Amino acid sequence: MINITLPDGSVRQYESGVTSLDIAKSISEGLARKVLAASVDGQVWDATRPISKDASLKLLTWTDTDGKNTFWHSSAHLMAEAVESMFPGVKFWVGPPVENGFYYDMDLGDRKMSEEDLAALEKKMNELAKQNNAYLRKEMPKAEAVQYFTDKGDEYKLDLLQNLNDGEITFYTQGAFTDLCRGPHIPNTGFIKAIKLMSIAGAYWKGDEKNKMLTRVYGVTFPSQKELDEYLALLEEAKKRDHRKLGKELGIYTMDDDVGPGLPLWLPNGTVIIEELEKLAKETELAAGYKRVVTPHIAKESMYLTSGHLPYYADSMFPAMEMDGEKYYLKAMNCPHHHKIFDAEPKSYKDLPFRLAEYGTCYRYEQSGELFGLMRVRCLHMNDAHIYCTKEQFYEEFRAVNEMYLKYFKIFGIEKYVMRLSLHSPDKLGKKYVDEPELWKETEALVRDVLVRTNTPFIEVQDEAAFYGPKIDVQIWSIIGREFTLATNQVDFAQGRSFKLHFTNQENKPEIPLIIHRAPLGTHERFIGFLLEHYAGKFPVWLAPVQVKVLPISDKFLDYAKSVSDKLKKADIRSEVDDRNEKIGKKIRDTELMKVPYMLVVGEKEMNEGKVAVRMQGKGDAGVQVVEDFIATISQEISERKS
RNA sequence: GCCACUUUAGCUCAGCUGGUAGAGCAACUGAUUUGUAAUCAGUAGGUCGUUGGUUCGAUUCCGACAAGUGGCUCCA
Repeated sequence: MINITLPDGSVRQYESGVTSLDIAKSISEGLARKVLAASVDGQVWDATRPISKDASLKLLTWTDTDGKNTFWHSSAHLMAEAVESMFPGVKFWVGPPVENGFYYDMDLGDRKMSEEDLAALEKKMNELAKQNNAYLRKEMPKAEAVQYFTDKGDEYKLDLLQNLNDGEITFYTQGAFTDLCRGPHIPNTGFIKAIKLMSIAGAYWKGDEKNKMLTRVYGVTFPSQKELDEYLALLEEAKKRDHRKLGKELGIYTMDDDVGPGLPLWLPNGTVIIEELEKLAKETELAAGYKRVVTPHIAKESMYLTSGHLPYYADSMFPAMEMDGEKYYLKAMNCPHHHKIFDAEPKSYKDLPFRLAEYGTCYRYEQSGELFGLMRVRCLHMNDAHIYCTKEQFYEEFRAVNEMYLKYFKIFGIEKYVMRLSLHSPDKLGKKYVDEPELWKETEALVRDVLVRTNTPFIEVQDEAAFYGPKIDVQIWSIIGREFTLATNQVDFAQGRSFKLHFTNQENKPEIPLIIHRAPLGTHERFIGFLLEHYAGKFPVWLAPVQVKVLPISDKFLDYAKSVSDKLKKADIRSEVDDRNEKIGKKIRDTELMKVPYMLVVGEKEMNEGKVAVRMQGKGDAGVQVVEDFIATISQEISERKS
């Protein structure tokens, strides 16, 4: 007999060789029907795998992440079985679970899979699932496994085997499909009740663009049709919040083929938001001791050779244009220009920290396949600044920048974010990174120190630093789950030297300043794209392109409506009158759809009493108010930047 | 840049197997003067992304290019 400890601490005795599924059955049949896998002494196992010694056990179901991942992993195998039946001879690479479902990478040889095939594959998968085929585990010695795949001519699985040793090689078979796989798997295919194959994509083998491109099929499965339907409905909802859709509907920005890919045109409504953000940034930066500057959009080749941009990042810059025998480049970053401003006049330690801020326009030649709405563009407006400071001042300056992030996050109600300490990769020194191993170590320690001392939670990621130094990237998620880097706070030990920047220290000696590059609000493009999704287009009043729409009941009250609107405008409130010859219901509907935060309905009563009937977007009628009172309330809301 | 798919009126989308296109909304005109999410009627609007080819004939079939979408790679 062996002792099995359950999560509640209770211990039960079973015969050695008992499976998790048996144990589940001994607890309740209902539970047994839901068990997908089990955590045995912390390791995820097949529910059907015999347990032969004392162990702690947690039964995993759909509601456990590991249970769900097992379910999707098994679904990937089911899909592979269907693919193999339709594309005999197909070779598989790996098929893991992902955040919302699973994929499998495969080499179809000369054949191509089209989206029409997906429907047929789904049908086949449903048939196979109904066969309730068990996922059977089999251990195999390495030599035998190598022989098996050599005979099959499967170079992909042979590649996987290279990193495996005897004792860790297992195969799983369900129905007609056998795969090298460490498992675990759900008990049988019958658990998979609802199947949707989402898309076909290309994916480089091992994620390396020099390798062959495999075919990747993404899918998602559920234990019931209802859950699949809910998931698909959720995706539909998410589409409505897509910044590209909202950006068009709300008149925020547009793209035009003649202007070029990745070059957004900001429409009047979007420009209002830009100006409000810049106002916020200017206020914040002024209070934090920054000085504002303005610099040209281009510079000569020589500056980018100095800065290191050309050797390290030429691929991301637009090609040079020639003028008067000189090469000029569009700037991809503002830093070199700022360095020149630092250098324009001699600096002493008394001038430091020296902080230069600019909402700089940059141009980056992003790969065509990378462009994505406002999130990845070729012309961007960066909330940029550079802080030149001494090593002694570094901690305080870097800390203050991080604090500024948090202040902004509060204003915008950004609660979910991760600070990523992005480090260099030593084997790429001189290629991707400036070749100064000691300085890398030193500055990475400086940045880590700030995070540790300020108790800021962070994760460390290798090989994501800037070419000139380590950085902290702030990863955020829009409400629809899209993840990206918003803010960045970087140390730069390299450009100070390459630009021969210096200040005179207290000993009257020249010293090279450390440089902090920071962009808490990222770029207008990415940030407004994020805000559109974050707020679902319902901007807080201070950011709303139109803050108040005055809606006269009929033409008779148009003059009064205009007088109300004029009063609002005098109080710096963005107000418009709906002067169309439409019924009030129509005016309200259209204004609601444009997500204008306040509507003021005015008719006979309001006109006679000098009042307005307030209606709040999404909330409906909010009662009648004297115009001046309304102005006072909304002005307060705007000045506080309430969200 | 790579793989797959998409591109029809300002917007959202129909258009079966080739015979030069249609709806709703928006726009314009008129009627209506309206009380909290769509008043009615009429008018106008498209070389069917661009460009080659096949064909008596191409929005429809094939190719190239461009832009977009989903991924991969990349992302200072």
